[in-house]
Amino acid sequence: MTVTIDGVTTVLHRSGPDGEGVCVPDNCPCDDGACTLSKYVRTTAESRSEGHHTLEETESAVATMLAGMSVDMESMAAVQNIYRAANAVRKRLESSVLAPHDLTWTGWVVLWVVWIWGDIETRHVAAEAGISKGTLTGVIGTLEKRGLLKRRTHPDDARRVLVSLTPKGKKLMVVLFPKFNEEESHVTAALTAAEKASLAGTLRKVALQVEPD
Amino acid sequence: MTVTIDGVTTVLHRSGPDGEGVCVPDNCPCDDGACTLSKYVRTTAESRSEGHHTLEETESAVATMLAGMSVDMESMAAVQNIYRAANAVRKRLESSVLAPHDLTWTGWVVLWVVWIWGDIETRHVAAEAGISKGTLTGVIGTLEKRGLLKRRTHPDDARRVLVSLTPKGKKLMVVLFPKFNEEESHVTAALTAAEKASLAGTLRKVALQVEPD
DNA sequence: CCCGTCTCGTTCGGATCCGAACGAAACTCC
DNA sequence: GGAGTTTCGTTCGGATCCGAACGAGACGGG
Repeated sequence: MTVTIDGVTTVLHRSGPDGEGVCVPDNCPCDDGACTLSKYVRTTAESRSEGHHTLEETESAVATMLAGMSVDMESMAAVQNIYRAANAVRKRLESSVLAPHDLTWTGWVVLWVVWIWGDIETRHVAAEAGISKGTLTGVIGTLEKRGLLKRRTHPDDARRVLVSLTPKGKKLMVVLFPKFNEEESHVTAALTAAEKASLAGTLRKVALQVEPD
Repeated sequence: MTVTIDGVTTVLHRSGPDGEGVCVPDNCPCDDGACTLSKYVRTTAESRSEGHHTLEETESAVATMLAGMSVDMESMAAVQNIYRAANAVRKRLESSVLAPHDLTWTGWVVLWVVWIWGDIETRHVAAEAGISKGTLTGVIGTLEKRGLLKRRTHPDDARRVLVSLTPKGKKLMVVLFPKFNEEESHVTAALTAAEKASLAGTLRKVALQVEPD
């Protein structure tokens, strides 16, 4: 059975051990005992409604139930935790270190990249910061308006723009970096040095898998 | 020496082994051989301008140089890699799985939360998805307009709003979840099963440190 | 020298993201 | 029953985020 939604066609199949039978989307989660996807969805809802630790119990229960099946629980747990930790860390660093200086996360990242590189082309800043060129134009506009950095046309190529920190911007970075780094220590305080190193190495593997240097 | 920027005051100090002397923000990076912050900034710029692996060399060089000093390189590496990996993974999953269905990352997260919980209050969706109530109002508006979920006033408390998936929304989730999960496998393909488990566990520690359940 | 192609940054429209403020609803106390 | 307080979701203004399209600039070939 195939299903087409928004012009995209997908072949559906019951994610049971024998692979037979057909999932009926409108019935998910359904009462078919052999349908492991429905089992998974139902178990997740049950563990959540009890207000327990969200991801830990969900992952454990579903991992046992779907072992060997088509749902890759280990990868799912890894990805969900990457996203969850990144979200939590960003919010903490934003609220405790950046917001008092009226800075956003991306504003900080852009300032950091420009601080490190000095006179740098905007296309490189966008690539380093991981944002689009269009977004960078807006962020640079905001930081420029704040008097933290300045832009100038490339002497050899009028299409290109170079940015650098103003004296005010440099001063701000010297003040903020130690504070930012101190909060980085706080958010990872629960980890041993070995865990931090292992974490960084493993995440580097993931990042390089997705976007090779 | 203290410096005040935007109403926030910070005490500056040279991050050298003896802790003496004063950093002059406008001169950073400066020529003072004992100033390790300037060393760090300069080394980072140098390694980058050569187009080598960005974070690996930077971290190694600076970790050696600043060992025992005030800059916490291990925590910094951990946090930067969390953010970088999360960014890369999100972009990949968005472009390869979600965009063909005209979904954003947060739209997906909200659909996922509502799919798992069934009839759920919007304040809980916002908390689960890690976004503000104001943002959720907009995202729900978009998904409602797409015909993927519907809202109704809480029968017992007119202040509250409940959301659930429409049949079209449920069908979409059944199609998308396997694809999303398959791509989760792809983005973590470079890791062993043990690394994935260790990664998830370590990140869970970080997330719980920042936002206890 | 001119034309075609490619690159760069900006603009555009739409989506997300936030905190603060607001109106409506619920609750508690007198 | 009314007043005061708290909670909920929405609205607001500003910032970010994207891909696509555009104008300007650079380059190569004829």
